[in-house]
Amino acid sequence: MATNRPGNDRVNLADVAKSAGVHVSTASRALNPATRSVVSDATVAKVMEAAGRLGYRPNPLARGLRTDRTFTVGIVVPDLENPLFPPLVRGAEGALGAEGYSLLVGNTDNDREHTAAVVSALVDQRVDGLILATAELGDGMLPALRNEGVTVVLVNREADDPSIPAVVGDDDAGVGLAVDHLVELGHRAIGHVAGPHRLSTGVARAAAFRDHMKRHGLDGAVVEAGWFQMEPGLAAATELLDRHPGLTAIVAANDLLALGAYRAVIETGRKVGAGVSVTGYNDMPFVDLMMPPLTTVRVPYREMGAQAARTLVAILGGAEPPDTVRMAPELCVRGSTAPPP
Amino acid sequence: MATNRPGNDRVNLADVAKSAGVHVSTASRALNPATRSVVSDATVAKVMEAAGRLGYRPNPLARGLRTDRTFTVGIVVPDLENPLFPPLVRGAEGALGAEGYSLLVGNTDNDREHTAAVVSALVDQRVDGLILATAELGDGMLPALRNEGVTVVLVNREADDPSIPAVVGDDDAGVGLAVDHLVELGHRAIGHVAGPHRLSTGVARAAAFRDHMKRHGLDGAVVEAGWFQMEPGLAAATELLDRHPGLTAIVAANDLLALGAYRAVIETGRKVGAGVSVTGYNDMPFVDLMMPPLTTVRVPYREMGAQAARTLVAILGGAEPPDTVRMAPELCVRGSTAPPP
DNA sequence: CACCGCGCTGCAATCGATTGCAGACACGGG
DNA sequence: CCCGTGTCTGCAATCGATTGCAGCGCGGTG
Repeated sequence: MATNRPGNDRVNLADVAKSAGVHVSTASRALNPATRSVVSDATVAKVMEAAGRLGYRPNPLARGLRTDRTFTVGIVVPDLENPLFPPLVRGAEGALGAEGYSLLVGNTDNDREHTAAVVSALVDQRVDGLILATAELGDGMLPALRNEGVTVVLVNREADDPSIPAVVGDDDAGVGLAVDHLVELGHRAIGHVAGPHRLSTGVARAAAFRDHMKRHGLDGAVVEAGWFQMEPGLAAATELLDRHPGLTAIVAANDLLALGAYRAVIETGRKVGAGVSVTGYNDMPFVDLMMPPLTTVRVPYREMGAQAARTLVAILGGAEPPDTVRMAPELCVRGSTAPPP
Repeated sequence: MATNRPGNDRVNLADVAKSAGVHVSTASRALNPATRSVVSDATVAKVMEAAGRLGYRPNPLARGLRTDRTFTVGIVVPDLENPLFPPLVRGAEGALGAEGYSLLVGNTDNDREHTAAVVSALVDQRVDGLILATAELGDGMLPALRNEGVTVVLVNREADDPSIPAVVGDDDAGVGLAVDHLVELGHRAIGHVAGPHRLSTGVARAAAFRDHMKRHGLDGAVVEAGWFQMEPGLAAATELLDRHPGLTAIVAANDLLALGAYRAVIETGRKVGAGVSVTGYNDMPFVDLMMPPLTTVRVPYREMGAQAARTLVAILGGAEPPDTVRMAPELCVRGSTAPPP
């Protein structure tokens, strides 16, 4: 009645070696592409055949113990339920899987203490590297990680220390796309519902808005929303429309703010699109199902995740850490923008 | 110019033992709660002090190599970008972290071959267990996993083999909540936009709809949508309203189908809520921002993920696999339902 | 013919923690 | 005074793969 452990019958390198009639070290070298060249072709063939026949799978624990590599990387996100992050994780998972790596995920709930706990759990698991998408990492966690010899790549965020590689969306270009689109449609009186100045994206997009308006010789009004949510967006857009009744278009720093702007426009008795044009940012799921469907800037989050993963793997492979990579966004033109009335 | 490896200075058990003046085996026993009792209190104190002082973190690779446990579990989902799954993953991650486990994620793109590859990558990584949320696992993958000695828990899905534990939402109860709510509001002519009969949720919710209608002594019309998307929902709801012009309410098998029903209702010149009531299923993000906000059944995906994780850990700890766990859904009443005109 | 070199394979140490077994020591009873 | 018993600690094997080093045999060269 002893518990049966089917796992015991796993074949190990010794089984393969015995079956091929060689020593385990020879088998190891034959199976490892990097050392294969020192083994004779005939022996390689024998070993490969035996490995295939027995269904040999190397034990990553034993390998890792010896080589100090786990072929595992961790990704840390603030909140998986925020639709921003799943594409990031998915992109990273896909790219890593293709390189033979597995992905551990950690969710921090935007809590500093929790973040530290999650990161150290990952480090304790001996991940080869870390992809960090958390907005704030207090207490110089980055230098500490560097001291521990952990390779880090940031995504959707940059560090004060520019030597840490990062993959981010190009906010300046994205806002430029929105502004250009509106100007092309004939809009001149354009306002901006900005994100909170506490967050770097809030600041960056507001600055980009002013710059691009100036480039067109225009002057744009800006009102800051307290948070990247619909209600603050409604409030900010209402204020914007109160102060500048002649506005014909609103560039929102975020899709949720744009939906807030929808409400504000409707409450002033005008229509979104035909009356006041509105653009968002991020192309969240379902914004194409709104009425009208939202014109917005799509940030290639999935590609950013994949790019961050590839960068990390390259560095682990000995490549030089690259500078910050800025991924080009794309404008999704839908029903919420139209020529001014 | 040799590369500096700060990782080399990691303290290991030998360092702790030396610093505490005991043998490594004694240190090991002192640090392991399960074996601690065989070591004298004084020695335990010495070892713990040394471990704390040196910042000792056990090497999970060495431990795992010896004990054949990695304290790692894998979760396999079809598509992380489907808003259903992030809460599942997040719930699992949270519950596992609390138990000292880490979570590896795999994304299958609903592709059978890819699924097999992802699962075997996870098994090769020697995960202690697997949480599977993939709808279809062809080719008796489940029995194969069992043979390999991998512990599996299903989530959001049941197996033909009832001995495999599963955590699912209670579709029957959920549809019951929607029907009861509508009947209570005074509706009698209620139709159902069903999901595809290929998928178990499609079948289950349609059956539940008929049962609950019958319980109220009513007879409900059902039209099947070809896929859980908005367009098929629009088509099915249009057909439903054509065939039964007297309908005052629609129960959709899914939020996207409900949004399709919105369009169908509007196209017949009526209003959602005041004219025809509509309910959804899942409470996806942003359906509360629709116009009108969607009344829908919330499935506790996060709790389901957490429950699956806890179940898995319990089984790994030697507990008996439980029967299928059905989690109770909850009705979110919003603007899309109202008394019939 | 002897020696050298080279290509290939085997030996054994190693990574770091766990654990069965046995030794050391103290204490109490016969 | 000796021995049994029980408590604690140390020894060494072990998990499975990697890798520096040594050895073997063969062929070529002086």
